Amino acid sequence: MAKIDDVARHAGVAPSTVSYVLSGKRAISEETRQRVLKSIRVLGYQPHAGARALASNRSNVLALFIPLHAGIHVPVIMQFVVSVVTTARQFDHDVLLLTQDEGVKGLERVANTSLVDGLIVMDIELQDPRLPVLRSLRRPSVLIGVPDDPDDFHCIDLDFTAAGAKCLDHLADLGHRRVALIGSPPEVYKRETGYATRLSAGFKVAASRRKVAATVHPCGSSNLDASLVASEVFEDHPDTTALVVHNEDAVDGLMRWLGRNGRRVPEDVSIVAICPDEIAHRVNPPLTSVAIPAEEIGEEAVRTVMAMVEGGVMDELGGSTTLIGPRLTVRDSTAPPKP
Amino acid sequence: MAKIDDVARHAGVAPSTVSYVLSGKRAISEETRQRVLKSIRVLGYQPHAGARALASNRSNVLALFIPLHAGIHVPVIMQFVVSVVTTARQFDHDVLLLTQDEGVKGLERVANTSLVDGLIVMDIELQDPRLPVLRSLRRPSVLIGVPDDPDDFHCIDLDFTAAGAKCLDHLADLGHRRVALIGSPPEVYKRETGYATRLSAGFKVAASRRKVAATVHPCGSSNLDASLVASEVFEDHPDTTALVVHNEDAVDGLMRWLGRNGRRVPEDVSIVAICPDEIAHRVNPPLTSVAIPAEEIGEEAVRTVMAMVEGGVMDELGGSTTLIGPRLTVRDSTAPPKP
DNA sequence: CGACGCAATCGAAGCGGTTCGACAGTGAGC
DNA sequence: GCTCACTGTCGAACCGCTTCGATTGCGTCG
Repeated sequence: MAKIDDVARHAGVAPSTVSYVLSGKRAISEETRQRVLKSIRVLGYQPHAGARALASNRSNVLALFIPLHAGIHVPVIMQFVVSVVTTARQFDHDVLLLTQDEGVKGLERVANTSLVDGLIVMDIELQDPRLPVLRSLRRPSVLIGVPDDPDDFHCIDLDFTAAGAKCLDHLADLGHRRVALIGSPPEVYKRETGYATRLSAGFKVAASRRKVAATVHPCGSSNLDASLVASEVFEDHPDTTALVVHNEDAVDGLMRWLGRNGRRVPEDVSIVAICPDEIAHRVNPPLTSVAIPAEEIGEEAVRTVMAMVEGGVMDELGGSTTLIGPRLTVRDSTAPPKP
Repeated sequence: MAKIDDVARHAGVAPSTVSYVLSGKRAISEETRQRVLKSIRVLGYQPHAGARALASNRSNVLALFIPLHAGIHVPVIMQFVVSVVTTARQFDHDVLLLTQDEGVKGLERVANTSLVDGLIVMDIELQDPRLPVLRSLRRPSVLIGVPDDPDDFHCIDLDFTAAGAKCLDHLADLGHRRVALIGSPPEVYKRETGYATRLSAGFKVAASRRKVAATVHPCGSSNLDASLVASEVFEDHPDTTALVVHNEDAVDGLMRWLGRNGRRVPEDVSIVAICPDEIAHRVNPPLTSVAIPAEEIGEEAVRTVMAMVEGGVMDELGGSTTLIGPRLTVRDSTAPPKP
């Protein structure tokens, strides 16, 4: 493997000049620049990551902490991951993957060994045990999700409160008077994951504002769970005319239960889902839905953490919470209730 | 952040001694060892990853190249990823994620900059363009999947040929005389992904051995695709009494189509699936299936690549192909055909 | 015409570990 | 009592790159 000295010799310059050509941190005459670049090409030079990290105190690696809790929808997670990796590359960074079972220790390890320049943490709980650790790390970090007390953190997420409200408002506008929220699995609420809690809060507040009767029902991922919850909903409140579904895995089971029980969508029951567009599309009828802008969130997370990395400003003057406004796409699953 | 010199001073030894305590590469008296370990604990010392990588020529990072092609089943991919990350940690390594759109350049970059000690590459095609690159890298790599010509590579995979045969044999044993394979999406075959091709080959060979009439039908991921393929199968060959399904996304649609068309499982149609156990379990009736041992494969991949990293033997004396024997679990979806 | 400023480049000192050869001390063997 | 083999520890030389201060050559200004 060619080293910087080889390149320097080949181009007839000092090693530092090569370094400056590469980093652009000092002016280099166009002529020399081209000569150096050519030598780099000819020799196939690639700087040694470790050496570079040691000397520059920058590893060009970002850590991404992904959740693998029960009750999360894996494909959505993967959308985040891909978006983060792709965006990170635009900032000349790679992504290191940390999983749940490494826990908090993993955060400390990668940060304290200077393995990474910054961290992105997904699936934030309201009282997340990782937060105090993150705060102590002296490496920039960004949360995907919003804790109870975000004070000095930088958080990014879909505005689930607004999303819950938006779903309800859409249904209220259509004239529905009783709506049920079919939510995430009970585990998710038990963990007090921010998004589930906020969505149902937004939903409930909007309901009382609009004077719509509303109930919330956690729901497991299996078709059986979906059936049970659905029958419970319609038994307890036969006047329910609309559902908000915030559970990708339950969508199918729910639709099937409705079919089996002779309730047509949207004639008898309207449905609004919070789910990726692919899922909303592939069922029949296509669902009116609020998508989770995974790509956008991932991008923004990387941009934010990179800004901090590059700014070098670690003693941030406070945090920031970026909530992405929900976009509701009307499809074929919502209509006014039958009179 | 404490450095090795701080630890050395605190413990009253030379920096090299601290290093040897940590690496265990030279004998250190138990007494000194304890003293050093204590100092490490007290100071919260964590070695600088870059410095370590530079000096030792080892980054303690593995690269994992994941596929994101159309037609792949994301949750299964994630199982691999988790298994790889978890196992890597047992070898004191972290995992860097590379995605498709970085392409071959990504491989070269992480390998040539010494960012990683070894690479694991998923979703191998029969003629995979990444192979020549991998060969030139002078870093150990392991393939998850098997190309046409694995010569000097180390490959790990489920034995899809055997799996195809096993499914057919199970059905033949039950007395079925005509079986259809509902396969992966057409894109997957077009790319000549090893697993899809091998499975159908094993299936066909077994069929002709057992004198069972067999057909193969690529199938898209949507419910509509599943319906179309299913009706085609039973129209073209009304005597079909069993299906082998190698397509996680189509399972549901298929089951529903059968239900809608009055074909009971297993009384009228037997089904064997190649899919994760979770999927086999959550449908009704639970499916007889061959699981994809993602966890096992991921583990083995890491073990293999780590053996090469630690062996330092890069000029391997040839490769190896580890095929994991398929295990068929009989559940409620298979039975003898009606007479 | 000398002082000065600026652009372009160089040289050397780190960055924080690992590793190798050297060396002191100790106990065994003869 | 002397040699020899070991064990445990030390010191110094790297690993390959970045960065900072110094240096050179030039055009400009007073």
